[in-house]
Amino acid sequence: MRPVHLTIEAKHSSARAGVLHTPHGDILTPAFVPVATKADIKGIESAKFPALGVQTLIANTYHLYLSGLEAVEKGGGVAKFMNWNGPTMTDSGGFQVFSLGSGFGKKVSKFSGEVSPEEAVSVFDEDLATAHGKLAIIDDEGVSFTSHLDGSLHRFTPERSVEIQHRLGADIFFAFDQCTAPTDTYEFQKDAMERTHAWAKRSLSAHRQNFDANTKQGIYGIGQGGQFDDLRRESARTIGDMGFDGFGLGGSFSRKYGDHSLQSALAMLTELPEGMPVHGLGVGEPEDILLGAEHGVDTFDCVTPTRNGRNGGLYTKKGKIQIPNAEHQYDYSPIDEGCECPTCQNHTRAYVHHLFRTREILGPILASMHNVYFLTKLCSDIRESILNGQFEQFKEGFLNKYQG
RNA sequence: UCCGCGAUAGCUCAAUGGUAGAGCAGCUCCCUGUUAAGGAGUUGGUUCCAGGUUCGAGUCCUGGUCGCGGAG
Repeated sequence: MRPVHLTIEAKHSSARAGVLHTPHGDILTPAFVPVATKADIKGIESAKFPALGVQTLIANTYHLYLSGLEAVEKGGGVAKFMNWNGPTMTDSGGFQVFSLGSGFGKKVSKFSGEVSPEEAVSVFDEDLATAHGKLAIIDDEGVSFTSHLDGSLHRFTPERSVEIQHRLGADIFFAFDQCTAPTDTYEFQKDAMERTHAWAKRSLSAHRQNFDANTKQGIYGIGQGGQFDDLRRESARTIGDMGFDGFGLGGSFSRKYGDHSLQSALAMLTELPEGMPVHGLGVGEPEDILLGAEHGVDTFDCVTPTRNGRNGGLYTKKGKIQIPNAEHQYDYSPIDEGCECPTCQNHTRAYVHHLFRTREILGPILASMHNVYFLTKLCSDIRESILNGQFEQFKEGFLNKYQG
């Protein structure tokens, strides 16, 4: 039996409730996976996780490689280092290498070492560019990139990413992929997808060759294809047949690119082997989690609860609110009526509003805790509804209030 | 009491005699595999008061008021 595998408990059309077994414990699915980029869910220490419904988290290879890798490794891996005794995941760094690069052309070098900075590729989102002079150059072997911290030059290959993820020691980790933007052309998406497939094969091979790691960690392959359904399906079939322990929906699902990219990614699920665990990378708005779960996504990671929380955006069953806004100054009710998170159990909107106005660090912390709980609760509610055969009713009821 | 300096948006301050602006605050919005306690937009004015000079005054003149220094 592989160290990571899924037991499906109930299905409701394509939606499913299950148990994702890992060496550090079971994850009840669907589950929300908070992002812990640098080995912390920003603002929230591990002792708080149980009260927030956190079952697992996902740390990042790119960030920890650039700072802290040795300390994490000597500290016993991401989980032990954080003093967290549950399951963990790491992302491959593929997304970061591309999203943080700033070579913003659309050309890809076919040959290692033969590309000038002018021809350099970046592939992601110009909004994320900074004037720091960063660079990501793709070739078929891997990616050369500069650190966003000090500008130093680094190189990731699939084998290198896997090696680092072995050292980080998470229960579940991801193959190194080439992430694209939903706005990229068909030709570009196809090229990136094929490269991602080749890198997936190498990532998987590098993992299976490490006997020790192979018994302790599961590896997920990532499918790409952008907004093109035929590429998505081809990618799912290809990755799904390689023998990975799970499958990740790759891409970027921000609404600013329209709503087709997630739909298109979800079209991949019908092509996968029955029972293969599926993770939605960067899928985190409530509507998108519901949509993903409906199509059979088991786990979701996203920065939304912590990033929004830090910046004053809080989820409620009646939609998102901006807690710093004046309307909450004298509102002594909880953030979300009926919420059982530590923030709502102990504090008022007026108090959290005050903390944001005075720029106290406790404000973002309380807000992040509430948001994380909101999404883990959403997932556990989805799970219950699937087990009870009531998914459709739950979804409709939730959206009616949330979008009302 | 005298001398000097000052008074412009909620705050701190700009503006050759020629359409009164900025930063912060305020208000609102944004964030989807975190370079993010981040980013964007935007509302605010009898320019202390009363006169005068001027085609035209925040700006020059006169007189007040208030504040801050100094002298006594």
